[in-house]
Amino acid sequence: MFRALADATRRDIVRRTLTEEATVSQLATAYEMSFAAVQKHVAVLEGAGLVTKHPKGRERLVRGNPDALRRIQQLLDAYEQIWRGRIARLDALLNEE
Amino acid sequence: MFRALADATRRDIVRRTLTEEATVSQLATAYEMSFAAVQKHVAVLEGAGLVTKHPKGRERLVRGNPDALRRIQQLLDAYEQIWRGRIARLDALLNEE
DNA sequence: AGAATTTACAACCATATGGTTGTATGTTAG
DNA sequence: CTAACATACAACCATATGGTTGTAAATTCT
Repeated sequence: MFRALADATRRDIVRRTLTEEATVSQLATAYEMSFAAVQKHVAVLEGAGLVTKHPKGRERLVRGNPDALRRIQQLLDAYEQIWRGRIARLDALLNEE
Repeated sequence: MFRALADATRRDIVRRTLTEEATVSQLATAYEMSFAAVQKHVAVLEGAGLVTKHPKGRERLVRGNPDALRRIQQLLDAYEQIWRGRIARLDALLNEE
């Protein structure tokens, strides 16, 4: 997921499709690159679970997935806890002295 | 920062140095790769602000930076808010009908 | 002073990534 | 039915990325 979010275009696609779903071609018009390039970005995001695609006739509605974002949040939260643990241990050490 | 966190070794270095600071060579012994490779990873993390280096004699103490993690948290939080906005708008639409 | 240690950095290599164009396939519109 | 459209995907290209080895500089140890 970090790898998928490492690209600015992809982050923007996530942001945009969180607000409201969009077809691949709608997304494609929004960026200064070919349709195929945007389509590949969407594929990467889908692979990482950051967006889902929902067929509707000949088009695919792309929808941002807030759950995936929350999973990253949780990972980062875990890191934060690790850090708090370090502080706690330093405190304990100081109190011993 | 996402790009820096996109590599598993680098995520592990962040995790490890959040717990307690370590020299570059201490880190290097922890991974199945050359010293130079680890040193480059640390440089990338430092460039992204995810760790800081503190000279101590001939060695450099590497320390994970919790503030950087919090900044990502905030970004993801903003995305979450965007999504909540969408839900709110959908609700408003339903209530109109 | 000289040897060993720790870091930095350059040069190089293989593969991944982000882009392109072209072609095929499924779906809607006339 | 045929034309147009939306998507998918392959092939290709330039650059980025993650790794290597080798060398140099700063610091510590004897």
